[in-house]
Amino acid sequence: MSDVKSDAKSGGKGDGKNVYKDTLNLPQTDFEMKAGLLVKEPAMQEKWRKEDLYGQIRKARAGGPRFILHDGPPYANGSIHMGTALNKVLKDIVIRCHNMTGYDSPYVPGWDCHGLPIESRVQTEVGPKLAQMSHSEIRRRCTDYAAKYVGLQSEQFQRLGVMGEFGNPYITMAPEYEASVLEVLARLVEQGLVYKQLKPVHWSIENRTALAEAELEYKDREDESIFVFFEAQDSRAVADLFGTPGDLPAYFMIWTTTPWTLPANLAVAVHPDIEYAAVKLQWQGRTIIAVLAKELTEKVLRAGGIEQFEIITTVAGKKLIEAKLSYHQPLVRGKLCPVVQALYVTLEDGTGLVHTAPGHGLDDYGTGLKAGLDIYCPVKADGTFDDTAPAFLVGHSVWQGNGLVMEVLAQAATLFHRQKIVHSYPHDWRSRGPTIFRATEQWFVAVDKPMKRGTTLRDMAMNACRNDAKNGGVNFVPAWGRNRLAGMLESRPDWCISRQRSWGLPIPAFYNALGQPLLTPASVRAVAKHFARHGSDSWFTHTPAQLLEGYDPSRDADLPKGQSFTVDELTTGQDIIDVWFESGSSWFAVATARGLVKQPPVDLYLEGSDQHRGWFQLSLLPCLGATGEPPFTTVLTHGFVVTEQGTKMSKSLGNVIDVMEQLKRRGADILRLWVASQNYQDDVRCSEPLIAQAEDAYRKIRNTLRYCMGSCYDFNPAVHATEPQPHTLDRWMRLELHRLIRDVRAAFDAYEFHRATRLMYEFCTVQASSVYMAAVKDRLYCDLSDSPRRRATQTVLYEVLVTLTKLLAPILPHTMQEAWEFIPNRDAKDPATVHLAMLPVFDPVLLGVADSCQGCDPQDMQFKEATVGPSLEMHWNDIMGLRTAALTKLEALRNAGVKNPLDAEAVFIVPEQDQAARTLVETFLPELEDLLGVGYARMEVTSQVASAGETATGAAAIEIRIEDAREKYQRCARSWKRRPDVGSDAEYPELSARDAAVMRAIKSKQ
RNA sequence: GGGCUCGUAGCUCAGUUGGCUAGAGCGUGCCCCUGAUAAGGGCAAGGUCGUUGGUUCGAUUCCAACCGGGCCCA
Repeated sequence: MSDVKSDAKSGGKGDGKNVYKDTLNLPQTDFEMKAGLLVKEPAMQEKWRKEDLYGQIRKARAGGPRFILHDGPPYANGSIHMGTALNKVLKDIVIRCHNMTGYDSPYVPGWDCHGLPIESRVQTEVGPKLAQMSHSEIRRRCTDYAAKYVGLQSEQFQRLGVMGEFGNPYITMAPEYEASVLEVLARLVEQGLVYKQLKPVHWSIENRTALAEAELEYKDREDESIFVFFEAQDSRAVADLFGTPGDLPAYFMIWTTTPWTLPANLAVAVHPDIEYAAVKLQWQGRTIIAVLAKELTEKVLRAGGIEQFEIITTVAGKKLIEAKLSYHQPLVRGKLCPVVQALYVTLEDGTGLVHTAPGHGLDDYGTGLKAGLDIYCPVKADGTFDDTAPAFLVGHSVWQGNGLVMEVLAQAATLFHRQKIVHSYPHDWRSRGPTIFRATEQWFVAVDKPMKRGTTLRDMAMNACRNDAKNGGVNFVPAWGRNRLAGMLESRPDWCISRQRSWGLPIPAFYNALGQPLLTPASVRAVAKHFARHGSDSWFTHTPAQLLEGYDPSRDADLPKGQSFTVDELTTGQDIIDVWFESGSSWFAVATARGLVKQPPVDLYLEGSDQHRGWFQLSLLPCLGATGEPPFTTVLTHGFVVTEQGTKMSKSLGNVIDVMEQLKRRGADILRLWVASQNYQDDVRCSEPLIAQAEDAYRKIRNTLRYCMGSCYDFNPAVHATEPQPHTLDRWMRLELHRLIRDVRAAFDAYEFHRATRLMYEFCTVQASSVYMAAVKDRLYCDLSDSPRRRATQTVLYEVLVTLTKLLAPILPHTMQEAWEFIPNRDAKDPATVHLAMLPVFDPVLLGVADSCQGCDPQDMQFKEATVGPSLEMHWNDIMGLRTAALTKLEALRNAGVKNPLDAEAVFIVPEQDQAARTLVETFLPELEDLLGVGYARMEVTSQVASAGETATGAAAIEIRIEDAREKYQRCARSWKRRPDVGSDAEYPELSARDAAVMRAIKSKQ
């Protein structure tokens, strides 16, 4: 038995050399399996740059319908990370898909250059010398820093294969960009949306500056916390509400850890749902009524040493608010303050009644705005009280103020209790000293103020979120983005657009000697004009007269009445604008200014889900304010890159996958395939093994293309294209290919790249590799090279090759370019690069026939001549079913000792009366033989009724037997198939009839 | 703590308007081929569909709560 095998290998010649091998048409191609991406990709990218491939595409698509994906600018700081890579690759795929669909779809990448992170890094680099440096000097260093990282990231993006106008990106620190931002600001000013008001900010006393959240360090600090009685203005009103004795004095009890803020107290806030108690107790020899949260009563009073007390009644905070109670400001004689509502009040600490100083806290500020309170702050920049503070505090620092305030309260017998507490408190990261909350003048964009065009910004934004693009609103992918953005817009306060830093675009406000601001559409535009020429650094080096060149306040009708401004007497403001306002103006500064669109909206914004709070929202607001239109038609979001376990990636945990390292190790196309295979609507898991999985998939795809090329080495579609016979595997393959085109195109259109990628990958794995290529090997290798059967298969393989190369080009631009160049005998009319080609289009007739035949009744199967055409396609489900069933039996035979399927014979047994089944097998028998990879397949007709008495017909009635053919037939020395016709040809007794005929034909040609 | 969101085999994903033993590919294991060979093929094992309740004749699919992850806030 063992010599059967060696016999086969030697082709029956016994000399160990197969003489027939040279007569086969084995695959030939120079498209190597070893991808060599690390070398090829950079070279290809360099070539694309030199040839200006991007420019070529622009030219080729000029005049086509526009599709504008407007790039959200990453921050020009540090190296890119996986999240950035994900974002940029997705954008690149979108752009490439559109360009390959006939759209004129340019891509202008951008960078956010201003802002605190860069300024802070520069400050750290400069060190103590900072104090001696001018604004201009600091800004110059920031410019250099930003430029450096723009350059670095630009290289990194291009290394990823991202294609776009990298030679002319948008940079938010560029003069013309800055001028555009001011133009947007001018339009908002024009709409009456920009105003100046006090707002509390984190303030460093040591450095006399406002601090951003990023500049704070939270450290434990010991403070004195105090419980204070605020005397009700009208104890009778309190009595009426609670049903307490009206002759007792009533007090609201509050708690604070910052006694120094009490001079600025303007309200007490309560929660509408918390129960408040009126408690009768003895205090310093008097009987009083204290009001505080019921749940905290015992704890608080015990802490203050009160054991005897009586809760008389309780009422909900809502009633307290409705009663419109007020109290005597404890430190300001004669001042009355209200009890107001706040939803942030909790029962965790304190008394349930919250001391509210709108000038000294953000929550308080919000409450103050709602309740119409002053934003009062009696503390100066140096941390001392100003003249508006109570006399005993004026000139003292806030830290001294703590003690002084407690002293005065104690004297007034309203200090119920004091105790030291340790709490987390913000400190200046530089001076390390504790910070305070201090109200300062800030610029705002109003969201609830009616504009000149009628509505408020909030209403417009809500409308944009509520409607889809057809109705003047915005589309969201995925759909929940709509809710998320709407939710944020619904509750957002006015937009504070000013910052007290150096590195940014100055807010072009001037002040007269009285400190009144000058900021009108015309003045802003004058400065914009100046910035466009000189850049915003000129704000610090030029005079107001120069900055405002061409502007005359006396002719500016927008200036407030009764205020006077003379250019020569103006001073410049020191605030810069929130960087979000800059990037939020890019729809104008880039999309409109560069002529990508005539006016907003652009087609697509595509960013991470964090940008609902950021760029999406802060582009929507200025654009609506300035133009009345949303900036985008569609907002598409992706999730975040997380670890394999689904948790956050962070440097400190050391679980970060480094983009550049992956690029250096595997190449861009691998990383791109990984990106494309992810369902980015959720968080995206990333790890070494997961990228390795993408690499495996890449190899499968590459090998599939390689086999197509190798098999078509002697094929020229212009000369050899041959229509496959109706019953052939080639027809099935073409059907599958067109299904693929249809589904992949649909997935591309829906931005579902992971679906497209999986479809193509599974197509390579299953339909192409496992089924088709394995089956057609015999005819490709052994048929006469010019036989119609072989040419038909090549025709389809070629179609597969070209189609896959195009469909994959947006995802694997480097590899598909390489593949494109290796496609044999490509049409001379084809573009030189796949990236100028159009995506393939499916044949609806082909698919229509296939689909309409799905699930049809086997009884209806017709094989009359008239229908031997498209209708044959409907039987492929049956044939593939037979294949699966047969393969299982083949496996059983293998386990029984017949290792090589070519040594097996497949027998399809059909009932005599079942014409449909008979015809099916007869028609497809040659294809079944190759589908199973067996040496020989035949049909047997049986008169026996189906075994279990079932009435199965058609394919269901077919029984399959797989048999050992080793004793039965000889093996063909050329095709290695065991079949009955081996030896039928006298000239070639060791060959099958087909192979003998082929050999004769080859010989006759020689 | 709040808003939004996700949770189906080790991994990536399918699962149509709730309905027959929940699918595919990869990976894994076993096997085959050596004329796709830094390739190719076959078979098999793997899931209490996050948990717990509820609605229903019936739920992975609808509802609620909870658990876990993520983004944004506080």
